Amino acid sequence: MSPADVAAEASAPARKSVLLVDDHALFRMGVANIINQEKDLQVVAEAGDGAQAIAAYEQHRPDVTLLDLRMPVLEGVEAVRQIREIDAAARVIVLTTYDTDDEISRALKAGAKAYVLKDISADELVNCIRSVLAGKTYLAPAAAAKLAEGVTRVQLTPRELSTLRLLADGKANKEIATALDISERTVKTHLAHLFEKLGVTSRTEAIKVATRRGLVRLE
Amino acid sequence: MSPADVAAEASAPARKSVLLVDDHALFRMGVANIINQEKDLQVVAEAGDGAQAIAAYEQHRPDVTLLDLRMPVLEGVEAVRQIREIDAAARVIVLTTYDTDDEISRALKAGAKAYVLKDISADELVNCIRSVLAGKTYLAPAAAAKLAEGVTRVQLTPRELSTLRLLADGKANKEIATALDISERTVKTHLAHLFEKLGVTSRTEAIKVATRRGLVRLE
DNA sequence: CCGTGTCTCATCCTTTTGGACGATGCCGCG
DNA sequence: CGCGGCATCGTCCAAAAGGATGAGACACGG
Repeated sequence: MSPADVAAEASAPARKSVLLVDDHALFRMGVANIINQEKDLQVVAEAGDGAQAIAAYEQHRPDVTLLDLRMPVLEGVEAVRQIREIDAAARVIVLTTYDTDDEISRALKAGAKAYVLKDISADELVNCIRSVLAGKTYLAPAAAAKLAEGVTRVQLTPRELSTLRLLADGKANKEIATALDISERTVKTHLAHLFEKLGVTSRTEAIKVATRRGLVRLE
Repeated sequence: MSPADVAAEASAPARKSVLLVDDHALFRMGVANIINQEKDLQVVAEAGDGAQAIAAYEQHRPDVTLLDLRMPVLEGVEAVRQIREIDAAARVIVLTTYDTDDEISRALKAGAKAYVLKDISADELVNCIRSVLAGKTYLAPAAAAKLAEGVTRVQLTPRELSTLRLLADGKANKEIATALDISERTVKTHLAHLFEKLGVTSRTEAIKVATRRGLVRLE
């Protein structure tokens, strides 16, 4: 081994590669900057949506992937799932603004190793990345709390969820019935179960609770 | 004037000062980085909420202020208002994620000179800053469109807005009546006017439209 | 001082919603 | 094969919501 090689080895040990996925270029720059300041980390690729993320993952096989949920083209949770399909050992950190328990649990179920919020400090983010690289998981305190409270939460059936979505879209029972091609009576049944599970007694309340839990997304 | 002064003058002309306000430290870093790369711009202070923004503005009197709406402690539109109270010539750029027409028009009415979304590119952001420094205004295309379509939109009265908020919180007419200390009949009147103005026929639809317009905020 | 807008309340009536019973068929799992 | 969960549909009924129409009080600006 030549002295030059030794020097290179000493001054630039293999950096862990990072893939950065977020639809806001400004935000990516900030995070990339923070990460690249660390001697042992380096951003090797960026992506602006889920589809790009998959492509970038296949090409670069990064040691760790940071990604936002709520992206155009291909949503975050699905992106996590597909990345883990490509590489079951993939380490994905979800870095997002929101912390509805539904999103948290779906992301973790899809195989994310960590869930942190964007209001995290730079130091904490780096800590989180190192933890995940070390094979650990990392949950933002707020996320952990949301998850804990929701452990016992009931699951909605597919039909109930469809009904809920249409409800939140402002549809009347009759319209929901038409949309799902079932009788208005059945819509009422789904709604009754829905109300029961959400712990509410009216549709407006249902919208509120469902939104809070991340089951539906308005706007 | 000494040669050193001349050199200083030549190599470092007065940079325009920028105040950066956003509750996400990671995001601030990204934007600060971009701005500081420009020879004629420099971030002189940062703030993580509206109250800090006011304090920082008073202390530094920046040439331009970039701020997010939706911040803890003191909300963005109100921060803009207070900054313009301190200094009627203040140039404030709203840099945010959302573009409901309500937020846009309120921000501009409060005195913001520009409204841009966070998915803007670094180049465009710098362009925007320079435009505002040159005394122009700058509207994101999406924002301009939203604003245009809303020009003719009707205003809600204070009572109607209160009713709407309670409605979106899942309250029944009777509960709204109690909360506002009026008869249920009057609630219905407010609702009827509300529906008329929003162009809807049911409370769930009203929630949807109002959310889209930024009149209420769920979650 | 008169109109305009806002807030308030009323009655009458129809439609929608939500609750309380019940019931059938299907499918997967132990 | 039986049992539980899911989806489907029924009737009956009470409460809530929404539409039509009208009207009094009050404030504010032209």
